[in-house]
Amino acid sequence: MNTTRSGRPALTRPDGTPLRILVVDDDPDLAEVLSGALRYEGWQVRTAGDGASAVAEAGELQPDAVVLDVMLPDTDGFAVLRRLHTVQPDVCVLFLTARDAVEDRIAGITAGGDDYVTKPFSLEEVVARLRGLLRRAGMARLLDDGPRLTVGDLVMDEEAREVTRAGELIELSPTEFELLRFLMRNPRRVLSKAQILDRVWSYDFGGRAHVVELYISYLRKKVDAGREPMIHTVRGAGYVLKPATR
Amino acid sequence: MNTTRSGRPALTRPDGTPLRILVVDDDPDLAEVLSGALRYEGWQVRTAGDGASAVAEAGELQPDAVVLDVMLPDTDGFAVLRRLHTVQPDVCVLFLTARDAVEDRIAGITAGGDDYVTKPFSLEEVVARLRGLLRRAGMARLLDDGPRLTVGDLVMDEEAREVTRAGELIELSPTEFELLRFLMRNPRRVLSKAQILDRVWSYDFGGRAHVVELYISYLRKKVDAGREPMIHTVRGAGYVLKPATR
DNA sequence: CGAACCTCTCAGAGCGCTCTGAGAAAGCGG
DNA sequence: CCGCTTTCTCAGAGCGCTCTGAGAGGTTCG
Repeated sequence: MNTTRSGRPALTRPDGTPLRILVVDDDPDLAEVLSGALRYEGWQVRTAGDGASAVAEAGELQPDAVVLDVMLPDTDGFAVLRRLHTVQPDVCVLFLTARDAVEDRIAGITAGGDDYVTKPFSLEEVVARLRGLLRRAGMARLLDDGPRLTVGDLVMDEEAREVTRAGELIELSPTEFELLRFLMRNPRRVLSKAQILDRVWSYDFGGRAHVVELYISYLRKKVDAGREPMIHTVRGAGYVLKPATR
Repeated sequence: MNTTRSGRPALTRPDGTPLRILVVDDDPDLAEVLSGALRYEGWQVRTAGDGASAVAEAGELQPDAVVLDVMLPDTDGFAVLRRLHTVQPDVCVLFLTARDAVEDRIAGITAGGDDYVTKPFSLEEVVARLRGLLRRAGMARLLDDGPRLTVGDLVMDEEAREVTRAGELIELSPTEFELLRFLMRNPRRVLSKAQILDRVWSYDFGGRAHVVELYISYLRKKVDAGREPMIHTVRGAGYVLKPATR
């Protein structure tokens, strides 16, 4: 059985082979970063730079999901979507789109069960959305973990975006939620500020690691408030989330 | 079965052949030191001096991991990364980068599960990171030792950066941790102060062996405190870590 | 026995890491 | 347009880490 970074079994297809994802973006750097993150999940990834090769690749690879930039040099997203569905009818699609384009026409897409993420995005967000899509597409029973993340008495319901500790509801801002999700997906593992920055913040974020420290301190106030601390600083290395050892 | 310095079986590929590593750096001296340290692990190493020959070498060698200086004379890190992935899709990459360049362009690289080390680095750090990468890349079951190092009742969890003796948690500073890791990777073997200095401290460290003595004394206070001593001085030779013989 | 050397400990300076608090900028809704 | 939330910046306090230097004890060897 193949495994992912956390030692968990990877999310696989019915026959045990890894899930296949096609990444379509005309920016090669971005495509590289994306496919790196998806490979890290234990998935098999291929990339394409335009609509035409995307459709060609899809026909060959028969991917379970496609990550698709709507702004492509040759065609627009909808045309590609249509042609993808003729090649692979049950494929899931996660659209990448500029913020201001959202209102336009993407709205009708989620109706089909597909989803979208606005640029600039964070890698954790893309991975989370993709997992959501695949889960809803009927791969649920193959998932190693449910839609719930649990570390000690800390529980996160990703779909409901609800977090509780010892049964008590904790309210989090979007960034706080994303940061905590990353920590909870990597419990007992020291994560460097650079790693956190790369995964939780958007890829074009210019700011420095100081933001991470700040948001860690926010999380502590809400998650650890008055309780046995779960978020620990490892000087010179990063941060780690561990079940409280009482 | 081939073995390493410590008499342990080497970390090998599925077919039993040694792991293959490609070192890419335009400084031949540094590349030599690095490949020496990696060969010492029982791995098969080749070197390249620029991006173009790196890609060529990778295509031929089909390495399991690449140690890659980001500042190369001909191309930038991302481009090499992309081309490496087309030649060898599941290759792990450990980037070498200057400290101030970290924030800039490394962003997104660790996202893929790859990792980086800032110059100047210590050889133990490079080896440790490389082992971490390879382990996470699915070589886990091939590893002779788990992510845990054990000597007597002394246990180190490298990922969580946690050390316990007889179940009791021991808190260590980064340098103390690195030094203890080196000792634990070489139990029952006398290590000279020069060896320790070369491995644990950065290659450009100007200081003298006195620092080693100092840090050994710190370690003793924390690891041996009140217990049967495990860290022993061998006068005129160095230090040795042994399980307590009670 | 005395000198030279090795080893360990202690005290302290410098410095970088970590966190806090205040507040500015941006987005959103009323 | 105003107020609220979210996000980010900035400055600074505190403290732990790292290394240096001095000196004491132990060992070796002449």
